[in-house]
Amino acid sequence: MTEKVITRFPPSPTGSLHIGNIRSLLFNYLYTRKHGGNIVMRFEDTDKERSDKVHEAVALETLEALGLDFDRGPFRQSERTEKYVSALNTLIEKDLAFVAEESEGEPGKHVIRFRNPNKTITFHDIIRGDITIDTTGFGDFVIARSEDSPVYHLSVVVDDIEMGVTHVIRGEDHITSTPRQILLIEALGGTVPTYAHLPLIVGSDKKKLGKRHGAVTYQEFRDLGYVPSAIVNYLALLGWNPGDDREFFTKDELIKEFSLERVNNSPASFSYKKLDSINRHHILQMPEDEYLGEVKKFLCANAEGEKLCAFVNFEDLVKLVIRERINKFSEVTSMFAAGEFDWLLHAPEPEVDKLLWKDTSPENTRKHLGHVIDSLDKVSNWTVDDIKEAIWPYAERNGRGEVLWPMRFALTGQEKSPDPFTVAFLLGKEEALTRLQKAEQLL
RNA sequence: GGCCCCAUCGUCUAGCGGUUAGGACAUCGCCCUCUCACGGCGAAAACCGGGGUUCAAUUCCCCGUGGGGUCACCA
Repeated sequence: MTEKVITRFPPSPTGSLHIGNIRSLLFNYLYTRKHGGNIVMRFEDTDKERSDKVHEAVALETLEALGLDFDRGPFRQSERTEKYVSALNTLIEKDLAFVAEESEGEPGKHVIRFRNPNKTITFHDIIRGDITIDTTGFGDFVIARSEDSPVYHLSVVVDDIEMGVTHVIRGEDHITSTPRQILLIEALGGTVPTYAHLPLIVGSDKKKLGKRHGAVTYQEFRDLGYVPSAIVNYLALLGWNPGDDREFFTKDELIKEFSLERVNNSPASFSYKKLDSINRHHILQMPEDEYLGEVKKFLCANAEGEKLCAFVNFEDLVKLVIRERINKFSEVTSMFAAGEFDWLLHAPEPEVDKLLWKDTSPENTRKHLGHVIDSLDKVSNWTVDDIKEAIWPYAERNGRGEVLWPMRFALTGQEKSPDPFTVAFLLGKEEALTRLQKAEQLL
């Protein structure tokens, strides 16, 4: 009960840290922080061929960005070989392992095999209860490619024992290999940790989440405009829930609420739609300047975008027309590409018949536009509120659609846009009046 | 195929013997509204099948079916 919780972050730098790994790390993190324990960061790079330092850097960047800090490490298994060798020698001395003559491919090479006692192992899993597996089928499995090249199962076990790991929280794809590791722990005289095997995250096709399903690494999600807090929030909900209807959590709230007992045990499929909705919530919570900075990053990326960003009322544009409309920041790029901001940069060439609201006559429309022009001309304080105040009573009297539609269409030339008051405000008084007069003359 | 894990709306899930089976995302409808978006309201939508146990099963047990995982000198 008073035992200090020690867990680990054990990515293998043989590929990108993907969302499934990140979720496992997150659950380790939440559990450990909740119980005031320590997290050991450890790169499992015993496969020299496939390990790459690039992946280590990406993994560290991901943890940093998501705020998943650890307490010890990062260690590298490739730098701890002597510990595994010593364990290996101990096992061989005790005749719990042996040098086997055969080795695939190269004749004359040896491998080290574990002398499997061929017994049935039962271990308790916090999430699934007792799991019993007969290890006979594993045979005398290989624990080292050679005297100085241990294989995953050995190095993990040696490290977990030495680092005092108390809780192993990982994906359920490791269930089957758990008995193998327990066998080794017993042979080495270590204490078997507590296990918790998390349900896998699958794609919409129920298969293990991978590239073909879309974004899978933190960096990909970041580039799409998802924020770290939303990713953490959403990932926590994949397999865990607080037991009530709450869905929005900060990292600290998650630490407070989290428990492995409430992790469910069936695979969860990743929903980009749901992530969008969570992300929307989180970006709405962002401080304004931070929000502006993010939009700028996405919107001002190219020459045309830069022009828009140089627009006098950039901040107002974001606050008034963008903030409520996006789920993720990359959407401002698509909005821009779809021409939704064209009216800001280019005066429209409005088609006459589209200026008319329903069956309103050109004469009446011209009259309304004339009135709008006169009213706006008198507005001295050019704010959305004052503009609306100048137009609204007249629109109410004469039919909102008959007045507002031609006004908005004259200003934007688009059937869909923000409301005419906001549009007029963003264009500035002079430009707005110019466009309205131009439309009036068309009628 | 052997072994292991899993099974509630399309999706994420609540439920831990007795509920009108609840919420969220998505979908659809209505309202708001000059359009779009936002917002509000509402609708449709699920217990894989068969046996037990029980006064009573979505819930407990067994079998089947389905899905997934794992069977490396990868982790």
